[in-house]
Amino acid sequence: MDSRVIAELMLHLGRIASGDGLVGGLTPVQWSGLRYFARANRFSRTPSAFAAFHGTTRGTASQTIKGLVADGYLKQTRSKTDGRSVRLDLTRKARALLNDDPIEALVRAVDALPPGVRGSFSVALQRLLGGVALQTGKPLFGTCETCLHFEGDGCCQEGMNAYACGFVKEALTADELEQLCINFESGRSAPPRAGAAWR
Amino acid sequence: MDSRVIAELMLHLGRIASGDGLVGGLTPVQWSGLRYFARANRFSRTPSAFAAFHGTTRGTASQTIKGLVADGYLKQTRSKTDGRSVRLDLTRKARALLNDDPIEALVRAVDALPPGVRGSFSVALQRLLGGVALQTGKPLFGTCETCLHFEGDGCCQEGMNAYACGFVKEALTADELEQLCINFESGRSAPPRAGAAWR
DNA sequence: TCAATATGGTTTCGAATCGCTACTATCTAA
DNA sequence: TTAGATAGTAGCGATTCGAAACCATATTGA
Repeated sequence: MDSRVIAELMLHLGRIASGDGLVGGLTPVQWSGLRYFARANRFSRTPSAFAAFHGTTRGTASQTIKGLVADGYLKQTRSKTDGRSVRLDLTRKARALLNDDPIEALVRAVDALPPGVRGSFSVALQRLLGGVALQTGKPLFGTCETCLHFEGDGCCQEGMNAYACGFVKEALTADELEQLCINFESGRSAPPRAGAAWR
Repeated sequence: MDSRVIAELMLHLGRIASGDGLVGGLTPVQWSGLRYFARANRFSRTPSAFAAFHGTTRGTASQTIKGLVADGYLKQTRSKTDGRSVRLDLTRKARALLNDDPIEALVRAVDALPPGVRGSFSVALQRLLGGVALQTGKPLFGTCETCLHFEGDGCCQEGMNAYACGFVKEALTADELEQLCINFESGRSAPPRAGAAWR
């Protein structure tokens, strides 16, 4: 099958699956934002990071966020270390709403793929994302798993945390290791689990 | 990898790859229309079929088409058999423009996949599209290859064409067999080449 | 220390999109 | 021949988005 046909098919599938119009009171862009803030780590839950991730401008991202805050899905807190920065956290209401994500049809379809197929499919997707991000010069988001800045991994010394980020110089909890980060720097080669680089 | 993460990754990749804003003077929606009319067969190059394919209303589709016609990318001709119907054909200018499709980055990324991976990837994509179309009740577009209405396939009898469609009851040329059709009816089982059902 | 510059975030404005509804023209079936 | 279905278009209002301007805070360097 022609690569162009495959590419068109991907875009088409994305459009169909993202659900037109508002579902549960949220627009497709707002859903996208909610998914991002659910998956991003605390260093990346900012308007700027969302704009970079989403491939849009800070102004547009700010509008999207404003709507989500007004509807009670995100809570803003100013950073203590940087007076300009704002962190966004999902409210309980938002977490409940995420169960009715309009993406559900696609999730079920993915779930119906044979396990082996699903594995190689996700690896291929990540390679595509990396390739596209590289060509378009857009930032690639990723998780600690394959990040150059990741430190720790077993070195449980006295008075030290098991995991830490060498970029922001802070300790990390275990569940943060699989959240998306804007400071991701691709470095490690083939990871044990299916790759973790996302753009 | 979680099915939900995979689904989100697909949507994200689609958004990033489709290129924000206008490229070459066309908006993303117009590009999508141009691609559709380049791939659809003569029975499906109508505003209604495009609306069905694109998951939008006829009104919106009509507006998109109006813009493309005004810019000289599509040519309208009224049907001789149905006075209401209009067929849209790409102009030479449009075919030239399609070489600068903003989807190019994704096409190159797909092209860089190992051949074996690309094959199973496209098969998985088509399964996903079929699954999503089924769940959302949207029409599934496809090609003659796996269509119930397809007739011919070697029966070159006297005075008969090699290929024909039993639904519109017309002869088909060889290159039409791989164009998208709105009258697609999934019937045949696993095809020789990687499946041909597209939504 | 203070000015220049960079950065995070918001606001505003204009263009474009999209769904909805209404409308015309044509076809089809009773 | 009339009623209803279908193909396509037009207009309205809400939303989205990008671009630019703007404010507040950090950082850098003279």
